Amino acid sequence: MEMEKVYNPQAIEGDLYREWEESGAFTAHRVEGKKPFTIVMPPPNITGQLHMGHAMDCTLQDALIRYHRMKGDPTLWLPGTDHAAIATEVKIVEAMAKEGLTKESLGREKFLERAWQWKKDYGGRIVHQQRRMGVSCDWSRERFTMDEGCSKAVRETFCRLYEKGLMYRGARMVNWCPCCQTSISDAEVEYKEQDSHFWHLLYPVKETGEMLELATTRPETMLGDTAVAINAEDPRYAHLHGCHVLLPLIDKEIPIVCDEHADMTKGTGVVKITPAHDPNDFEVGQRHNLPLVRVFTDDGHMTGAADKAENDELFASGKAAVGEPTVLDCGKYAGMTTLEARKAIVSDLEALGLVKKIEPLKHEVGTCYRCHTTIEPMVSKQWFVDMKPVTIPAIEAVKSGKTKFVPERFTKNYMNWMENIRDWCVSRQLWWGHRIPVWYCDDCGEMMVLREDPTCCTKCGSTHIHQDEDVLDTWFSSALWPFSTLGWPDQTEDLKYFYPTDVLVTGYDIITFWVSRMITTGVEEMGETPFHTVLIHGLVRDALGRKMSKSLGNGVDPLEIIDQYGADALRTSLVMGVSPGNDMRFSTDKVESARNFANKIWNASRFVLMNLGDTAEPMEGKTFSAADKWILTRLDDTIREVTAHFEDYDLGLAAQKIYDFAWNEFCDWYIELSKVTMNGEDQDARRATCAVLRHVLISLLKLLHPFMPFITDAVYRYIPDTEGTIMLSSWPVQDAALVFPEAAREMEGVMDVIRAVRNLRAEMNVAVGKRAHLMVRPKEGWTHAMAGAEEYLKRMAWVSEMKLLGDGEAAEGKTVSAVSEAAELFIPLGDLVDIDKEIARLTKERDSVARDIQRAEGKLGNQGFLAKAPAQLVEQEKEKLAVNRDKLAKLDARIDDLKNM
RNA sequence: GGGGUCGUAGCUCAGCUGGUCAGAGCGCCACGUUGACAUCGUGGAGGUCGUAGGUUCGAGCCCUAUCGACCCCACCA
Repeated sequence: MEMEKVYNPQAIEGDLYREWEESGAFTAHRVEGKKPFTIVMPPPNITGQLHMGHAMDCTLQDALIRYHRMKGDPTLWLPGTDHAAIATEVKIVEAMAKEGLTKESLGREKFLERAWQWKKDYGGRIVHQQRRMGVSCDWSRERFTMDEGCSKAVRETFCRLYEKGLMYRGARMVNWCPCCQTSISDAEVEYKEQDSHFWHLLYPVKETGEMLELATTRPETMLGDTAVAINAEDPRYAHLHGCHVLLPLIDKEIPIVCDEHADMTKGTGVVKITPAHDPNDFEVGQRHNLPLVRVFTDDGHMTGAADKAENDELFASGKAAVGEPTVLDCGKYAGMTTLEARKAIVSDLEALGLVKKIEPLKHEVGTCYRCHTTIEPMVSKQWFVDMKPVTIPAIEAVKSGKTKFVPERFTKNYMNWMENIRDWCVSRQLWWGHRIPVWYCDDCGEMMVLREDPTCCTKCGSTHIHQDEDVLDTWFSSALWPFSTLGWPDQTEDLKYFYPTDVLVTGYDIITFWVSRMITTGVEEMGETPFHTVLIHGLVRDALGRKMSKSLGNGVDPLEIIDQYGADALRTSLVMGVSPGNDMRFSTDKVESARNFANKIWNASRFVLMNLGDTAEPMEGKTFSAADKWILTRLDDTIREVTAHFEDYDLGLAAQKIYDFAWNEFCDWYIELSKVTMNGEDQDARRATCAVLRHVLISLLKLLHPFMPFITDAVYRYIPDTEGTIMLSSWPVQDAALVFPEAAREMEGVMDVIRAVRNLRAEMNVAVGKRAHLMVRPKEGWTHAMAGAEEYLKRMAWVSEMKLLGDGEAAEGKTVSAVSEAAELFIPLGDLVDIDKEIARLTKERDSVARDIQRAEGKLGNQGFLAKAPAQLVEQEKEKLAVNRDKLAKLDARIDDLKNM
């Protein structure tokens, strides 16, 4: 089959991927006695579609996976998707709203049916998109965080934590989203600066009648105040210890308490305490045994009589325990939103003259990371994980180096989070997620935490039982991902063989959410950290450096890019030259240049294949040309460098090296040089070069395959005597028999001469097509190399005829000249040469060489340098000096000659 | 308040444990239809590596300070 002149990715990608997948090439196999290489894919949310972040994420993973597969490791890349509890539920509710439906109107069961349908639709879509990227993961092992196995793992973990006393239920302060109507974890709160005010309020002291001034940013919470705090050391208020204030508007008597939370240096030193609606106040409340009074409903309105009645009933029935908040009937404010209540309360207080002043203030307000609604801190009954005990071994795992972050600096992020860990609120008031495996007996009040669904109360046998309404935080199941996906809690063969996995690839933005929790649960449940390396990458930003987001509308759809430029080009543009952990800007310019690179590879391959015909010339028994030896040596260097970069996870540099080798050395130099032999008469030499062209091309394609899987495999199949797919071929290794340092050095010298001639011609404005005579006077030791360079010079530097001059032999006629490392060059240009101009040009070069000499002499004249610098470096410097001195002498002589003409 | 990142050619960025590191891509200028490739080739211009000190024989690369852009965590009655 003939190769097209221009590489067309659309023509091959789809078929190639299908073939890979159907052939089972992605499937992992356990090979006893061989150490596997395993990556568990961070599961994308089923909410949306693939974005550039995913594209980068899976490109990095796929590159690592393909590299290891070619190295011969039993390789597993396990894919999957995440149910993304709150994110998905929000989407589904939005979609339902368009049909005029609500969760409540639908009911839990019907809602979940919809959710599963959603999963089917969108989960499938994202997986299709990943395939377009060329990911070589083992689809036969694909998992979902809510599939049977993962759910079992979740339940097991919950029960174990409970049994160890690390999972508890308690009334605690949570971040409440009135819009999503659920609690969210601290990590899910986004702080945003907002314009607001400081309201300075006056509370009358009952005993003394004086007015206590205090400031608040949330006056609407005042009805829930159950104390006012002052600092015990504060002399201003020493006389108020043990006194009370009358809470304005409702004339409720509340105590003045002394607490360290009241900071004498801030404001008036007086703080109102609303234990039910502020985290700090909650703490104060605990210390002073203050009642908790709720004034907000779950959906962000002021509580009223009905709410109070409902709450009272709970207490009466004994279902609400001591320590839970009571509810206030806010009277005229009942039913208002918190913002409406703020206005109303402030204006009523103003009417009473109880607002001393209002000052403007910018402050950070917590918002929900999903819907961006302002978070209301609220006391509510939730399930928490006691994190401190499980965190200690997880910190140790990183400290001891069992898990390393790449780049290392992200270790600090991890440590900072872990060392200041707080209890993790894991219950969510949602329907989509893993239901909390806890049942309550309606008759005896027994609480049951169970691995299997019960039919009756385990204590009293009553069948009047109900399950906890809440589900678990989505990160709870994510935390188990590295082993739940391998079959845990069952001791499966996969689990035994592939756990612990090797590398986790993810963005720095979820180190706290996810990475820390995987390490924690991995160490806790499996006794072993889930991966030895965490490879952190940055965010993909838009061309202007902004985060890609829906609201900005600056997101780029990876699929559109693939349609236009091909998956290989997209992948390459996302990794090449990108340094680990740093954000990158995405631009179509980059994709375009990657696309051009693909085309370059395609055409270089075409050239090779046109010359090979149908024969696969072997490397054995050949006599290689100087150029052959040079490219083989350079290939060896490149294999070493690229492999080293893969081992260091520095994929950006690995890709860059391959690019440079392919384009600058293989295409620009070797292919051009090879034309000399390919068009020559010497059949042996021709066969040798054919062998080298084929060998280097194959090696290059292999090195490139992890980044550009499609084009490399497509081309590989055209090459005579290759079998199967390149993805299952072997990674190139260095071969001492194919390294020729001396020959390579000579070739570099010749290349330098070629550059010098091109340079001369360009400066003299000699048209490329116009051939020129060349006289070459080799320097000492270069005669042999230069004598063999004639054909190269003819082809590469448009020389018509080359004449070798002996040592000291003068060039005839008017010439322009140059001095390179290997030789002096003269090109006769007849009367075209302006002698003064030529002198000026040479003088400029001479001065530059003189500067180099000066620098080298300075260095070598420095005792410190001679004494402390490595000997090799000193030697190198001396050589360089000698070469330059020679060059300077030649230039001076030449300038003299010209002046005498 | 604690921690971190970035500031290198017009633009986007690479530069490994300090010693050919002053680089690449894009852009720009000049020339070019040499049968792999114009998604190309050849040549060229452009930077005292934010600023000021310091360590060192030697510093984009280490230290200190400073300016500028940004991120994370904690907190702000």
